[in-house]
Amino acid sequence: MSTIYEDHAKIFKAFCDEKRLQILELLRGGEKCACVLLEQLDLGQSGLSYHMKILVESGVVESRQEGKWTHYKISEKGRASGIDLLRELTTPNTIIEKNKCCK
Amino acid sequence: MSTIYEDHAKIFKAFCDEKRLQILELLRGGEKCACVLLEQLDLGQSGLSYHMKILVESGVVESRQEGKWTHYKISEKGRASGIDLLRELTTPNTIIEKNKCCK
DNA sequence: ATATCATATCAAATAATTTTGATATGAGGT
DNA sequence: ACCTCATATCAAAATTATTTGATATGATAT
Repeated sequence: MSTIYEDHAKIFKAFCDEKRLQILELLRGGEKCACVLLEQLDLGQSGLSYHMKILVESGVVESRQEGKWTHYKISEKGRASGIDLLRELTTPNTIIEKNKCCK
Repeated sequence: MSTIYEDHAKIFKAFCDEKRLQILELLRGGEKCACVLLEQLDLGQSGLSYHMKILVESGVVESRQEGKWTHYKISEKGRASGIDLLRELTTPNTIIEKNKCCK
């Protein structure tokens, strides 16, 4: 079982790591094959695979298999729902509680 | 020295932890004193202080001192710039590179 | 000045994440 | 079938984050 908080945290983990931000920056330039990412990043093959899994599971990136190669790109849906979620998580509620606390 | 990636990662760290997401949810209900957060969360005093520091440093939360008490609330500016940054980090570039790679 | 309360900081313990190298899987090609 | 290449998975090591309890700081009140 996982809480809603864990699920939300998972999405933002995509943006919490230097390497993953570098990968996203590369993907802003369009769909890229893993081989291209590998040669542009200071990462080994298994390291790239590790980060790509996190990115794909967050929904922000989607992958497409083509023969032995895997191509990655930013997901329009994932990106939009990430932005929406961030907005939601920080939007003040309409009902503001007055706390008469401390002193 | 810190890279731009580290700076960006720092902002999204605010949303990467269950406890911090719980805190943000409470703050959506309006400004709260640390004492109120403490009694609503399963966290000790130093633990709360640790997480509040991360939240404040991300810019998403701002704090206000009132005598011995500290009050926290979601920062309108921080929230807006977080959303903008997330949008920016996932927006496809206008110039899309064609990669003639693999095969 | 001293006492008390709220919060911050520190250091040690614990837990989670990331890196690395080795091996496994799965798709093509011969 | 076998061989090769791309990627995934595993396990161990290294690094980073979080929790916890003790102590420090800083504000108010007496």
